[in-house]
Order: sequence, then structure tokens, then C-alpha cells
Amino acid sequence: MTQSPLPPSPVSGQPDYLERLNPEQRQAIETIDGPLLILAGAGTGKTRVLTTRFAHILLTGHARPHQILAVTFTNKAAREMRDRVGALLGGPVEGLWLGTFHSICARMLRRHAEYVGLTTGFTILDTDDQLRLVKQVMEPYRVDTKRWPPQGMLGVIQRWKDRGLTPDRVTPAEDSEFGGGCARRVYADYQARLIAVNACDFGDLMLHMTEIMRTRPDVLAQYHRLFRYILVDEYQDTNTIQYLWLRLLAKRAGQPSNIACVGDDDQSIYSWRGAEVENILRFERDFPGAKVVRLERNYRSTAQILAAAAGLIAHNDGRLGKTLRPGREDAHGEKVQVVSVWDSDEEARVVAGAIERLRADGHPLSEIAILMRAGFQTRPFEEQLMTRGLPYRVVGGLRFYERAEIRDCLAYMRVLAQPADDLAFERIVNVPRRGVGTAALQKLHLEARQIKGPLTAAVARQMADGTAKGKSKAALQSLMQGFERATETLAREGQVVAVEQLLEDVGYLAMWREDKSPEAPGRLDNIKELLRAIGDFQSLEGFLEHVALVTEAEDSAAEDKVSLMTLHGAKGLEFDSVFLPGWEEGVFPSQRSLDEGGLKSLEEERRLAYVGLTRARRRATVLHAARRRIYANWQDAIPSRFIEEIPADYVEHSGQAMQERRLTAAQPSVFAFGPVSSRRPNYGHAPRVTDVYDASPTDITVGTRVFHQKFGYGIVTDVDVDRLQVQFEKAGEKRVMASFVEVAV
DNA sequence: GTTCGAAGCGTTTTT
DNA sequence: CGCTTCGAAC
Repeated sequence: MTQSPLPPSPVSGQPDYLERLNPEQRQAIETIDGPLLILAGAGTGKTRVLTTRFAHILLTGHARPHQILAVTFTNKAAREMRDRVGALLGGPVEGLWLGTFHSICARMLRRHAEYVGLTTGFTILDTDDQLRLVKQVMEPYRVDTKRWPPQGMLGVIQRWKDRGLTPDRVTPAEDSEFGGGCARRVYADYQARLIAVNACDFGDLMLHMTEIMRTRPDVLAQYHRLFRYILVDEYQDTNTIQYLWLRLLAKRAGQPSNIACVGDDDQSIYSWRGAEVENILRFERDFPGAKVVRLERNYRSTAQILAAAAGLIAHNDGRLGKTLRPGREDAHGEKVQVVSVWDSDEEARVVAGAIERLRADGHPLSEIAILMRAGFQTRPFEEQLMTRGLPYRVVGGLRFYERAEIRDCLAYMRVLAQPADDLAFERIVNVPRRGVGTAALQKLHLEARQIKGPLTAAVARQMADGTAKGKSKAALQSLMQGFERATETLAREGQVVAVEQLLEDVGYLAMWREDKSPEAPGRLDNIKELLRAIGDFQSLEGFLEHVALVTEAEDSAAEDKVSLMTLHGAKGLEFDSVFLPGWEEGVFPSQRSLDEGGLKSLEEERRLAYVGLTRARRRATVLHAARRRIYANWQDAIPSRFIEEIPADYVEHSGQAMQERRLTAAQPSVFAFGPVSSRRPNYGHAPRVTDVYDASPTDITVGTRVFHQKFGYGIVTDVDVDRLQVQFEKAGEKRVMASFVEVAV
């Protein structure tokens, strides 16, 4: 890293990294001291500003690399920032405090672990461990786990942690909500158990560090001296504990708070996991004298898409206020397409067909995405893409490190690295099946309690004193021998050989080799991949730390495939063409969301819609179906309110199904579908949408000759409220909605 | 302790 | 519909 400023550009007299920035971007970068809020709308060059600002602080000599704290939410964002800062500075920079909230806290906590009763080598638990632990802790309370599942309890604890509440800070009033009033005590016991096994869950990384900085002024002062500048990405996604942690670090007596937060309140979509939009809305009050810079020039999308998105998001209240403007002159573009289809199957066909056409026109599939509200919506699209031979990838499924076989292997490694890791030991003690079930494990727990030691010590003890007998004795003995041999190998030949030997020795690999299920070979491949990855690290501990904090799979974005993912998963990404299916009331906005959170949730859903639209560079296509298959049965659906919230000027409707909500929006029933069948009251005086619907309600009876947009002419053979059985001349017998046919003349 | 079948249930997800 | 989970029978 060089401390001298870069040579100025010969043309402008500015360092060349400041060239081609717009005035707002420049301001966000060149405002170095004092609190700064950068409101960065979608596609306004946020990452560029953040990284350039980082480099600028270094290159102007305001700080050395290790004196800047830069926090992100995801490892991906951290990696990108690290790479781009490196690129600006002409090479990788060492010693940066740049990472996710959690990785930075882990790094800090390893230094100060003793203040919360841990040792520096503490384990970071995965969700399986957490659940196992909370189950154990709940047991003595005899909670009805039907009503109060351990997952729910874990959720309550996590939310408390997100809010910075240690067990003693949970008020009795807040306690009563779950588990019949024992949640607070379970939480306290859970924390005690974590300390006892020298472990942390994810929430603890933040909670412990915040607690340490609250109670140890010397530690806090140390970081105050260290960090001259703080950069925070995605500030709208911070939860309370992250906010408290940042505030502790940023507020330095007698010195300015050099904290720069980048975020977009319109893209806050994670309130359900503890994010508090209020943090960003409150920034100017939290940090008096804060400068606010708005980045509103969007270099990503066409003017039409931007106007559509802006019109939509304008329906939200309580925004900081920000309007995306097109940053490129050339990008007028096409209107947002809204396609009305008959049912969810047709929706998938329409999208797949459109993708085929895009491909035929030379558009790479990697520039096409289908973004939906929920993961299960991918199915019909997968089927359609598959049958047409269009390559696709589903982003965000089960991640590599979440696979059972990988977690098993990791548990083996954890016991190898730290024999006192009871939770890891519990996971693998009977995998593969070796006849050590709950009964044997119970005995081991008792023994461990008596000797006040870990389970592995209890095993050794039982081997020695003859408590163990028969099958489980032999099994445990051979397991422990496996660990002993691996420990020797680890010292002599390193972690890769040791782990492979261990997994072989204890019969884990054999278990999958003998498994006849079709997934087994894939699992063995995954394990092979895992073994390969261990070699990339200095030590077993280093590898375990990495996998505890980095759960994401490797990016395979380079392949030319259509991306299928949730709207949440798409945040931060962009594609030339974006398909947004399932814009129907109840699906999007999600009914469940609305039921739980009312107006606040509706606004969050709307932000999600905004995020979806703004992912598109050139083409955005919204779809809604009149009937959707949900689980086993078909349900009628009306178009999402979000569709009509997009200003009509920027929308082009197509498709044959009902196109406007107006017909039915005021009606109580979601089944009201415009003028329909004979036995259905015709609500209100709704205007007709198209001539297709001009059949008078009473005209349709058995024997009526009707016309259907998709199936053509046919004779009605049965009427069931609003559904008809029709014998079509060409398409055969079909069941169709009465609203989708007209009486043939 | 294991295995098999019925019952239940069904957002969004990172670390 | 298709998955996971739990309980009963071997």
C-alpha cells in the first residue's frame, strides 16, 4: 500500500479514480470526516462509491488500512469490496478490518473471550447444534413441544439477541409470549450451557462483543483508537444489536463520529429477521450534524422501468424520499410488460416461451432471471425450462455447508480439533449407526456431569472403569481409536490426510459407499470436495472458522443459465431481462405477511416488488394468473394491487385473462372474477375489461355453445357454480372458468 | 434401536 | 402435491 497520493490525471488534475463520477458520488467520497449517510437507490453505483471512498481515505493519508472498519452483511459483499479496493490500490491489501458483522465480531471476540467466560478457541455453532442444545435445555421444563416447538424457542431467543437483550435484560412482560412463561429461563440456561461447552451461536458473536464494549471501557477505548473511519454497507438491514455495536464504536468522546453508512430504505426487506428500518430513518438524529447524500442517478435500468418502479414505491409512507432518475440518455426502453394468464401452468409456459425467443434473438441466458416471492414457486418454471432444454440454475437452495453429509464431516473435524466439543460429538456418535443410541448417550451425559468434563472424557472413563459393555463399548472404543489415530496423523501429515483417514477409519465413507440411494454418489463427491477445500487452509481450526462464518456455496454465475431465485435472493443483482411471476393477491403481497404485520408488512412487500423491478436493466415482465395451483388444489386469484400501483404510462398489458383489479378490488371475495356464471351474484357495476366478457351471466347453461380464447369453440356439458365442463371441438373436454368463455353466436 | 407408515403442514435468509 | 416429523411396531 502506498501512502503517497496517486498521480493526478493529466487531463483534469484529479486522481483518476475520481473521474467519471457524478457530483453526488463525488460528494459521498470526498466527505471524509463526520457522520455521513449515503442514500443509494438501486443501481446508483453504491458499491463503487463505497470502495472508492475506502481507497480515497487511504490515498489521501487520512488513515492506514487497518484503521478503517468496513462492515457488510454477506461474505459476498465483503469479498467484492476487498477485491475492488485492492484493484483501486493496485494490489491486495493486508490487515484490513473488512468483513461481515459476524466475522469481525468473531475476530474481536477471540481476543476478549475471557471477559464473557469463553476461551479464545471457542466454537461457533451451526443451527443444528443450536437446536440440539435448546432441546436439551427445554427438557426439564416439560414444555409441550407440540405447542411450543424448540425451533420457536430458538427463534424467540434469537430475536432477543438481535435486540441486544441478554437474559437479565428480558423483562417478565416480554417473557410470557412463548413456552408458557419459561422462555426467559430457557434462554438463561441456554446461554449457560453455551459457555459451559465453550461455544457461541451467531447471535452471541454480536451480543458478547457489544456487552464487552459496554462494560469494559478499556476495550472500547482500544477500538476507538484503532478505528478512525467506519464504513457500513446495507445500513437499512441492520438490526438493533448491530446498531448498538456500531454506535459504541462510532461515538468517541471529543472526536467526530467518522461513520459512513450506505443504504436504501426502499430496499429494506428483512424486517422479519430483525432488521430495523428505523435505524436508517433515524440516522440524522443518532449522529447530529450528519451529512446526507442522495444517489439517485441510476445507471442500470431503462427510464421506463425506473419510472414504473418509482411510481410503485411512491405508495409507501415514511420514506426518506428519493427518486431514481435515469443516468443514461440512451436508455428509454420498453414499457414494463404485464401479462395476464389463465393459470400458473400457462404462466410458466409463457415465461419459458419468452425466454426461448430471447435466446433465439441472441440474448445470453445468464442475463435472464425469474424472480419469485417464495422458493416453492420455482417448480413449474423448472419443469417448463427442463422440457424445452433451457439450462437454468436455482439460486439459494440448500447450501453446500448445510448438507447433512458435510455437516457430519465437519462434526468429525470439530471433535478432532477440539475433543471437548460435545455438540459435535453428539452429532456423530451414532453416524454411521453403531448402536450408540439415546440410552447410551444418556449414560455418557451422566458420566460427563459427574466428572465435570466433556463427553469424550466420559467415554474414556467408561472404557477404563468397565461401565460400558457389549455393543456400544466396542463401537465407542473403535470410534475413539479412530480419533486417536487421526490426531497422530494430524501432527505428522496435516489436516487433509488426517481427516480423510478419520472418515475412513470410523466407517463414515463406507456408510455412503454402501448406500444404494441415488443421492449417495453425489454425497461422496461433496465430501471429496470438502476434503479438497481443507487443503486451502493453514490449519484445521482455520478451516473450521471459515466454514462457520461462510455458509454460502461457490458462485457459478459464469455459466450461461437462466437464474431462478427469490426476490430476496436477487437483491444486489441485475439482469437484462427479468420475469416477475405470481403477482397476485395472497401470493405477492403474501397473505401470510399481511396477516402478521398489516400495513408495515404490506409496505415491505411493496419494497420487495420495487427490488424486483429494479433488478431489470432492459426488460421487466410482470405476470399474474387467474388460477393458481397451490399444493393440491386450484385457487382463483386476482391481480396484485402492486400491478395497478405502477403508473399506467409505463405499463403495457397483454394476455387474455382478466387484466384489471378494478373489477373486483372492492369485493370481499377473492372469487369474484368479473361477470361470471349464472349462480354467482354479479357484484357491483364493474366495467367490462374486454369484449371477451360480454356474455350475460345467465346465458351459460348445459348445452350452451361457448368460445374460449385458448381452446376455441365447445359445448357446455356441466355447470358447477363458476366452473364449466366444456366439450371443445378441437381441444377435447376441459374444465374452465365461466368467466373465460363467451357465448358463441 | 431401527424401520416403516401415517399425519401434518406449507414465506422470505445471512451469518 | 411432496416433504419432514413423529409415533408405533418389529
